[in-house]
Amino acid sequence: MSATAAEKRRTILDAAMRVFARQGFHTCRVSDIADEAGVAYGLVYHYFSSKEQMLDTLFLDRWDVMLAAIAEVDASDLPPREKLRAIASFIIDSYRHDPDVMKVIIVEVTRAANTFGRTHLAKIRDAYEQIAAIVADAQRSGEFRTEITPAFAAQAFYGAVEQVLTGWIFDSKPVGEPESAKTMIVDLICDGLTAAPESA
Amino acid sequence: MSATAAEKRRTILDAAMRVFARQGFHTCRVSDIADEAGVAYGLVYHYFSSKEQMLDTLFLDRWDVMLAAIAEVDASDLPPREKLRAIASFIIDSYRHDPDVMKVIIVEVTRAANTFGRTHLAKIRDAYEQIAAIVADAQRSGEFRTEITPAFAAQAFYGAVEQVLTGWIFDSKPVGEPESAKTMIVDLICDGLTAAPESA
Amino acid sequence: MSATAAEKRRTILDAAMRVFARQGFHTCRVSDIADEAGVAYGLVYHYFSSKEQMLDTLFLDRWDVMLAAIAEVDASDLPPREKLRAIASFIIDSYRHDPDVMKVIIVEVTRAANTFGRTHLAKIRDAYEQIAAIVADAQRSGEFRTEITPAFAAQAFYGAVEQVLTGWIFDSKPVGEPESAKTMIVDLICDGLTAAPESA
Amino acid sequence: MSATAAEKRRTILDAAMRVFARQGFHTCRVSDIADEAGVAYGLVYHYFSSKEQMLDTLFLDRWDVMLAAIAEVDASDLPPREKLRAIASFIIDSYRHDPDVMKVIIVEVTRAANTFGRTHLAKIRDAYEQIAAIVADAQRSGEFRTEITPAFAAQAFYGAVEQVLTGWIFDSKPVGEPESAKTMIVDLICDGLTAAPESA
DNA sequence: CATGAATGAGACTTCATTCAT
DNA sequence: TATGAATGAAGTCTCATTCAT
Repeated sequence: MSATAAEKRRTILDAAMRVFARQGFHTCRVSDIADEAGVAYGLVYHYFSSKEQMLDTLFLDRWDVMLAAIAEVDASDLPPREKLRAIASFIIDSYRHDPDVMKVIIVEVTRAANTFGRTHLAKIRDAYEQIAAIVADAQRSGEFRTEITPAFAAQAFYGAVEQVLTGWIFDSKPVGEPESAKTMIVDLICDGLTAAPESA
Repeated sequence: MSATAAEKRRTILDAAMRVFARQGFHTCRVSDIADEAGVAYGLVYHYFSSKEQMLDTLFLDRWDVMLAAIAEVDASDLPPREKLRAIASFIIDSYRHDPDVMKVIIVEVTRAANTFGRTHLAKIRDAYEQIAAIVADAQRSGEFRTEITPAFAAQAFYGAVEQVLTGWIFDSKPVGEPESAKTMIVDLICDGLTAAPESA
Repeated sequence: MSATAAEKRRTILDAAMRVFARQGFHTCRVSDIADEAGVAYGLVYHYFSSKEQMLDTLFLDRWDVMLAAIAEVDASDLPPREKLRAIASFIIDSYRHDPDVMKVIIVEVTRAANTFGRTHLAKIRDAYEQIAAIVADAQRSGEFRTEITPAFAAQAFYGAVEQVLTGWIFDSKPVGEPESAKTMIVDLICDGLTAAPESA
Repeated sequence: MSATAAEKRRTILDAAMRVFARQGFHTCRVSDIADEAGVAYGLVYHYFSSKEQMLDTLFLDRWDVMLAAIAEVDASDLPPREKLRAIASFIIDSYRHDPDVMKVIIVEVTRAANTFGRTHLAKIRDAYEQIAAIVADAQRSGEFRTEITPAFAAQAFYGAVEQVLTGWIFDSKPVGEPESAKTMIVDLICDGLTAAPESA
């Protein structure tokens, strides 16, 4: 009972993910992917038109899931702080559940904006904009202050989350305390570092 | 009166910087650099042992300047908020003054930690640690609260700054409001997004 | 019905042999080999990991055949003089049958011990030692005298044979009298140049 | 008090000799020679027109000395066996006195007949022919037997001597017993390996 | 679907030689 | 004489992609 076409394609894509994560997109060879997948060299090209297309697929599939998750959060009636927390949670949990895809997405696409990031800039911005929308809503309702523009806040928020993941990815330390990371991100972004003045 | 050796080296390094910024490290050829510098192919290898060494040099030269600047800020007796502002200012002004180097450093080294960043991870961490030290000091003095660890705060702060630069780099929009960006970063990191509760 | 992989590999190796023989290892380019074989450049690297590996293969394949032949002679119960003759015959006949390989082996490996010979020194010494063993046996049986050490005799014998081949290789004269060469080598090594004293 | 031009030239040539001996002609760079000589890169080209010319000079200077020595031996009225011994002595002593030149000559010229040997083939043959002349004389006088042609005898004799040096050069063993090597060569070539039949 | 041999355009790097000073 | 920067032609090896079976 052999695998279906869709399964074979998936096998190859998963192999590509692991190889990209391990060796990096530029440094790996298509043959590494074929070897990892346990298929013949040429079969990779039966399912994908190029090495690049595999990366694109990996990115788009996952990013769309994330955009959907953010959209759902956005549409909910949680308070804005909880919305931000939900988004941070989703991203961090994605990494915990499947570190290789997230590593590839962040290292090879999101943070490599000179090459593939260029192609996917619009998609990447979609995420920022959805986050910015949350901030803008909160500003309108008076829950967030207006000195910081929504776009800026979104960038900083996403930047902080990505930086945390990047630390996990490159420090080769075990993921420390994902739950406390979520809390700290939201605390920091919402309340800042400054100690509350002592109330009388 | 022709250029001295040091000047020629500088010419080539500057050309490399422009080419890396324009085409990306992986995508450019050494001959592009030679052409940009207006020198013969081989001369590049007279001054640098490899394409990679040029990137390393570019990164290290500038990063060391930045580390020194942060150290100086650190040693000053500014209040912590002003220290963070000074650091953000330094980085943002570096970009305004010399966008190409910063672009190269961020895109090809700092954000590409899978390849070159690996080599320079220690240097990159130096910066985080110095920033973390500022936060730790402020926590000891009671000016910053202790719920957020210094390391985390440093990551988030640096991540936010880098994200802002990244936005400028890739949106190909003219740098909007650098001064307001500085203010927003510090405001956000220090005070958070949440509106101050109405005082009675 | 196209060639099998093994045949293609052989085609390339044979082409390398001819090119090395004609142009010399250092002087030829890999593209010369590809052209000679009538294959695309890259295919050479599909079958061999480097230009050097082709030379190694050429040498080892043939040298092992020679070592086996010497071992067989060694194990036979021919008188020592006939053993030396058999070895000289084998080498000389190898050259007659396939001058290009022998040329390559002698010129590029055996006599070029500063570069590739270094790698193959042990293999080359194996041959000397097997020949020395023949001499040592003959000394033990009293057929050869003991004033000349076996190692020295082996070197001189092999040196003489190689010198003869070298003469053929470089004088670009047709191989004169292979049979008489065999006889002269053995005569010289066994009986020397000196005229027999007139018997009374 | 600076060196004369001739001395500078000599300095460079000696450096070339050491570098060729150590690294091999193909593997060394002209800059290695300049470094070894302690002179500027360009100065090498002031005294020599090419890297190859240095090797040629090294070879020709020494080879001419050797040809002269052989000629002198040839012209003497020593018995033929002593003439051969004198030649072997001269070559072996040359190596003892100055192993680097001999190493270069043998490894890079004499035994590398596909490249430089080609150029110097005539010079190299001169030596063979002078040795052959000795043999021919001895045959005419009845001291050597005529079954082995002079040319062949010369080749074998020179081949044996060179092989001995080659052993010293590549085995990186200390030169064992030069005097006994001389004796063994002459013994072998003149009397052969075969034990004398027991005289009654 | 599957295989893996075949293709060939590049890219980096080396280094002998030249030349301006 | 002396210096060492400058030149640029090669050459090796890589690898994404194609294609015949």
